[in-house]
Amino acid sequence: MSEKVFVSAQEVADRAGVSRSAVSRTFTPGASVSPETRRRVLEAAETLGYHVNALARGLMRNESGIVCLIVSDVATPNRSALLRELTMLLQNAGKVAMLINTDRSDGSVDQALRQAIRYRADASIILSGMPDKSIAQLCLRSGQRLVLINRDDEQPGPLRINLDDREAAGQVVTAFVRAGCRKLAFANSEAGTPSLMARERGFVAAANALGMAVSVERHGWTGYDAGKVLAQRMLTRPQRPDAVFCATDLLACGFMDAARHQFSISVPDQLCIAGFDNIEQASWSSYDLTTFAQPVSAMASKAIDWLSHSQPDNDGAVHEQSIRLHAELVWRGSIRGG
Amino acid sequence: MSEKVFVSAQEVADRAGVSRSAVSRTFTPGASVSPETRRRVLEAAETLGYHVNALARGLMRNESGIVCLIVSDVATPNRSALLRELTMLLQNAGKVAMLINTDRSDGSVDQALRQAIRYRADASIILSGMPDKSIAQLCLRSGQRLVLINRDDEQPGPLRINLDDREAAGQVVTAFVRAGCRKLAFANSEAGTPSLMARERGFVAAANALGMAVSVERHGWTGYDAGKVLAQRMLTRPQRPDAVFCATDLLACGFMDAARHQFSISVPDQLCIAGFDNIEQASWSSYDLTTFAQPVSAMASKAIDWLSHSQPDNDGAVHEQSIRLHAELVWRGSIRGG
DNA sequence: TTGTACGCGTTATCAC
DNA sequence: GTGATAACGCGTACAA
Repeated sequence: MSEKVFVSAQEVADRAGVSRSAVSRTFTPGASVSPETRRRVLEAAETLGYHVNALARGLMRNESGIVCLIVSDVATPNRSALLRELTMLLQNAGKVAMLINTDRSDGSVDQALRQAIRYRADASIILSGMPDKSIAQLCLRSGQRLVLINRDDEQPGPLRINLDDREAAGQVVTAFVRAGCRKLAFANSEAGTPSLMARERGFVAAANALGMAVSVERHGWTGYDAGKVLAQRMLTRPQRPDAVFCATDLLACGFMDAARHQFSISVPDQLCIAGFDNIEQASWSSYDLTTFAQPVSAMASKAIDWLSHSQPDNDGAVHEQSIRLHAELVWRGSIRGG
Repeated sequence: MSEKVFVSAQEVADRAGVSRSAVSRTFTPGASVSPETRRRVLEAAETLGYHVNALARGLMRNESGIVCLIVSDVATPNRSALLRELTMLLQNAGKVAMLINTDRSDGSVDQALRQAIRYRADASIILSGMPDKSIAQLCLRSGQRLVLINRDDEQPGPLRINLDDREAAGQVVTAFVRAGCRKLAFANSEAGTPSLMARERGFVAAANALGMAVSVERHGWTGYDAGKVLAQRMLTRPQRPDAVFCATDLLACGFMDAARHQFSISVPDQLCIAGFDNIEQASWSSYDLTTFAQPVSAMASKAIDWLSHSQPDNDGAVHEQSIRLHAELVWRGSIRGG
């Protein structure tokens, strides 16, 4: 029975012949310990295999060092890329990421947040689909910082990071028109996310401003398969579009594949396609998709910076802030001209 | 100054007119509380906004409920799919996932594990590239359960989950031969992961057993770009292969794209290709890749089950175990015949 | 069933 | 610079 697994600061202190406080100070950045004491403590800690108990530390400091990442569609190219950046930067900032997956049920965001609160997470970053109105309130009440990415909610308090979706959509109209396209279409999913809807509205508005109509179709979940279905619907119409803006690269890949392999339509000769996200697959030769790059690392660093530096004012609330980042157009071969 | 953010069990007890232990028992599954007390506690907790402090609970129980996911290449299709399954199952099991990204430096796995220990994680699941010999020891010493996925290390103690890579590779040789291919090739990265090397060795061995030589090439990181480069090298040789097994679907996609678009080689007519992983993109019409499915959800559930049910014996060590799962061949259009 | 008292491992405060 | 002591919020043995 080797029950005793973890070494405590007291044991290290005993072995080093110092007090428990000395041990604590040794492992607290910015505390003052004499070099000699420090050396002895570190030596004892090393031989005993001591590791600071972050649970106890968090309990004392009222600061766990945990940041909660609440995310749906984890396996999606865009999400996983964002996840990678966030975890990297969090680690560099000395924080640790707690990942909560909200894929299954839909009240699960609420459940997730509750979990985060139980672990006294210092902050939560939400890159999940559906909004819950009560979220911000729940977070604020728990003194938790909150970052909302790509959700243009009208929530007070947290930091909101969004892209210029509408402007981007406008650019696509211009590009399509330059390419000589006249029958514009927009392919969307039924997710109804703020950013997806912003792209749709921006595209339609810009086209209308030029006196052009847009046929809009929505279907299913925002993925490759939905893109195929959308193509099957939109390309069998009498008035077949000659240019389609897909709300997402995944939709665009599915759309393009269906157009080429099921309808033998040549892209971009007979049909121009644009996407959004600039996922890795968009650059693969089979797609060579013109799209907009989500500034993933900028988004992540804005979020982390805010978490690290923003100070709650004397009301205990943090200054609310909204950041809009630019999605840069990446020109590839799925639109004529360029 | 609304400094007091978190509600403690004591405050709930005061409001409900009971003792603090009654509150504790109410939130401890399997404790005995009278229905009336329970009701009053829950009501007080609700109105006050009480949430159990998991940090303090973990401190007491010597069981944090945290499971550490140590992973590299988070944004890779296969990894993110595994990540999705693991987080889902962990949450269902009442645990919470702590995500540690080991992409950057290389001693970072060690660093990550240390972080896990500081938070007193109950277990770590490693799906990261490079092995560190000292890992298992460090974990065991901390009484931490350890699961190694797709790393055929000779480490004692932990649970090891692997696939039948060699056998799968053998199947590919058979399929290639049936398709009439005679000049076999294997495309690999330089990662040198146990599973990648197992596929390579298995393929070469099976081919040799049939009296056929295999040209093997390795290059760069296990991704799409490396696949392209490999194609450029292998398809410009005088003895151009008529069948190539790529160690990974990403490599296969890159290889196929280069073959088609740069060399105008028709797949599968002039060149048969097989991959491994069955990432989502393998099923996309542009690739339609014959490959092996990683039984992602089976792998995840084996891991989680073991974490939940395996009991440390009276030495404090858990029974070590090695699980081999079957990678099922998914027939698609990149190999002739079928 | 309920309440009291103690301990978990740490840090902050305060004398020295 | 150092050491004693009091918290932090919770689980639980024990007595009632």
